[in-house]
Amino acid sequence: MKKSSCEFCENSQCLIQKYCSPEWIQKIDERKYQIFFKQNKDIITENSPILGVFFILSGKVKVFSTGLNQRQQIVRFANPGHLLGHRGAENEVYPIGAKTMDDSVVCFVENKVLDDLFEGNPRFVQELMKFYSRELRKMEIRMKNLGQMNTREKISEALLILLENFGLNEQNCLNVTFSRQDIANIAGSTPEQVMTQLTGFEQEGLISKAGRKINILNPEGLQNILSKYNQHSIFA
Amino acid sequence: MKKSSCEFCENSQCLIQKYCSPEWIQKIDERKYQIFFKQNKDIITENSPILGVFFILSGKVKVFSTGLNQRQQIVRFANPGHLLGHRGAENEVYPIGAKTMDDSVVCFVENKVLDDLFEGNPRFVQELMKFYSRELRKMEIRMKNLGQMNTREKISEALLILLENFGLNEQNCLNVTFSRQDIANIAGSTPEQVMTQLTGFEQEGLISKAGRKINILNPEGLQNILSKYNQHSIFA
DNA sequence: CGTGCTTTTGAATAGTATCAAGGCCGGTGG
DNA sequence: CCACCGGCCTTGATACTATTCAAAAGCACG
Repeated sequence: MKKSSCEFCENSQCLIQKYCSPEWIQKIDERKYQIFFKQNKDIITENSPILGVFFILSGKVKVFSTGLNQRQQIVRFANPGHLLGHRGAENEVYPIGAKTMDDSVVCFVENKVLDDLFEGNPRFVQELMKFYSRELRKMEIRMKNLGQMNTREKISEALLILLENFGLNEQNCLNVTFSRQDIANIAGSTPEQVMTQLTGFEQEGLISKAGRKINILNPEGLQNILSKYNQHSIFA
Repeated sequence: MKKSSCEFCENSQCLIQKYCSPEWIQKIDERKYQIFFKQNKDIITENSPILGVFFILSGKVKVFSTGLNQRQQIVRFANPGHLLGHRGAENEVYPIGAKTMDDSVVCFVENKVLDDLFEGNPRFVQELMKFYSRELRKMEIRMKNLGQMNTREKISEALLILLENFGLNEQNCLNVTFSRQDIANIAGSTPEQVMTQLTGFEQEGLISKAGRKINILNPEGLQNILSKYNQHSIFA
């Protein structure tokens, strides 16, 4: 695939395009790697050395951390305009893994290029800082939720996260098919519990399901399950 | 209390002192607020409007998020050199609360001063970005742990977090006295469970306790409890 | 030397994970 | 096109873990 220029990038949310000066965009064009990943491919492998940062041009990516018995905790989703990894020190490794959930295009910028970028584009650094700071706040809230919520609440939240990140099609069906295991990996629970809770939600008329497809009929109802908590938004 | 200059600040870890130019340090001196908080006072109240960022000069601060039934989740500790809050947009509120655990001195910098700082000190912004990005990684790992660990493991981790943040005195006793409730608030559990697990650890010779005082006898033993997990460090 | 808080312990209860088995579906190869 | 196979979904039974509730004991403070 031919490498496209950041200048004419289809993704108007990319921090490079938005906050780097024209002369720098050209330099990045020369030095970036643009990589195409098919669905379900690893962009970042846990514990591999940090060489730079990945900017997501298109597609959908899940970011996870592997724990006991290879069980994965999905910590967040990264969409176009978001980024993966960070400027790492020597010999540092990625503490998380990242896998595409759709065919995706990702731009990779090496550490040393990043350093130059930082020097020349203060506005870009500011926005990068805000990105991390926003994500940090979301993580802090998610952390409280995982620590305090019961399974029903955590799984309701997982559905809302999917809803927020992937949206619904015309039939109110989630624009993504996740296995029960995946949903459990968001909520911090088990596939069986996901099943039990989904069945419960269905009986309450909050959702309906057909195989793996899940229709969200009443998002407010799901939100109400969480309303006891002092909720701050975990969304963008 | 007389406001001290950043130039001669006793805290050599402060990002302002380390990464702002001399002329800017003077400007900050004029425009910052230096506030003394006694132990157990609120620096940030949850849901109050974001007016700026707090830089911790000295003391110890816990950062928490309040959930169901006023139950608190301690999401992290902030020590000298760390910062609280972030550059917020209009009408944004703090999603977390922060409370001193010791007598503490904190420097407050308003949003509009921060903006000027950002413009004039690219290196400062870079370091701020790295701070948030480091904290984000720690939160992602903590999140997995809270989602996957059982109570025994979570409470062992809580002790290690206290150990890392506050250290031991000569008698191997934690340099901080936390109530069972507080420990439960770190681990995402209940005071009763904390009790049960602490008693267990004591019988295994990992710790000993005298009232609220906890002696860590075998940190490696506590670490071993967590070793089944692909552990990345949640510490600095 | 009370008073009120936290700690400590145990018992009862509820919640959750684990295990096992059958059914459904999609894909593959005959 | 059909039969087979493997994986995931689904459900229920079981065992375990954790929370809740209650009550006594210890401690700090006035």
